[in-house]
Amino acid sequence: MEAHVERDLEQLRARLNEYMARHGLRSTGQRRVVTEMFFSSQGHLTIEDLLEQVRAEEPKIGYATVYRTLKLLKECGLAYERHFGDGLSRYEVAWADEHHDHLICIECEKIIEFEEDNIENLQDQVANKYGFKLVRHKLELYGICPECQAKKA
Amino acid sequence: MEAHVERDLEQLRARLNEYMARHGLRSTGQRRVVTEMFFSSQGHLTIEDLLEQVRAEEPKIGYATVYRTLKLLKECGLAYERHFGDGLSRYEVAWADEHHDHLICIECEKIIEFEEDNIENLQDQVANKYGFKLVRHKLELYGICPECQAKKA
DNA sequence: TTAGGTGCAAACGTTTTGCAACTTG
DNA sequence: CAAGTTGCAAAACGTTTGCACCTAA
Repeated sequence: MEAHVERDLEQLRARLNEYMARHGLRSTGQRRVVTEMFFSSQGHLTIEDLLEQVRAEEPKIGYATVYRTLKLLKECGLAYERHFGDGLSRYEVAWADEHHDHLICIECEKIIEFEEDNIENLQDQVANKYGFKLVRHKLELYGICPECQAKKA
Repeated sequence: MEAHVERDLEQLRARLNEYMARHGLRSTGQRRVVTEMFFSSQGHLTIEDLLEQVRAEEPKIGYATVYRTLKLLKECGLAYERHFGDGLSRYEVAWADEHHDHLICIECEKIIEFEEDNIENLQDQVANKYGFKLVRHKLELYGICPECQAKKA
């Protein structure tokens, strides 16, 4: 388990380094702090979340750097940007072989990740039917979680 | 066919009027122009799109009125607000019995609507599995349409 | 008559950008 | 040293709001 997690992290670093080398980009202290913090994060961080964590280590880092670094990570496919309807962008690590969807509680904002291969298969079928070459998808289920249902009853 | 379209339109108007009456809201000239324009629109309009159309008939209408009217339509469930990742909100008429998803070309921005009951069933199953009461969902497939594939080849 | 609606412009919150100073390779 | 990067503050963006005036009921 641990070994698996470690290997993936190394792969993220490798993919980032490769991308930066290929584009003549530089490895600065700030960039390293932001990317490492992000890679070791869990769930769906806002820019605020990440900036807060990053400043604990490197207090002078500004919004712009975090935005610019996440833009870079999006470009090399290592971060997903998500919008769950509250006007904030949230970022999530794009682990190599992972493709999960989201179940979101509209009362308490809890986010659960799930994977459902049958849905993915049907999505492929739909794309095929229209002749589309599928690149990515977004599936979000909004509802009320068990806890919030209990609270209301 | 025509009759069917007509009936639905009447239903939209009726639902809106009922909602407005119930909340003590008034039927103004501007509101009528915006709602009628919207109801007769197709696809996924931005505020800009709608404002442009509306101003052809009533040149003095401002952004605020269009935003406020669409907010009203969202509240009574007659409009869906969608975000396809370009930072713009798009609005779509919520016909009574319709629940389709979207297939989006990332090259030419073409949007195709589809309905797939099997996917919906699986979504219900997933929600059940986690004890969620499902309220709504969002499924978007992003890919390259046949035309754009041909262009590149 | 009065609660609600409008248009304008200013405010808002998030994200992007121009720029001078500073690093990295 | 040249080209990329940073932090700051200002700008930009879509959207919302405060307010004085207007209008439907």
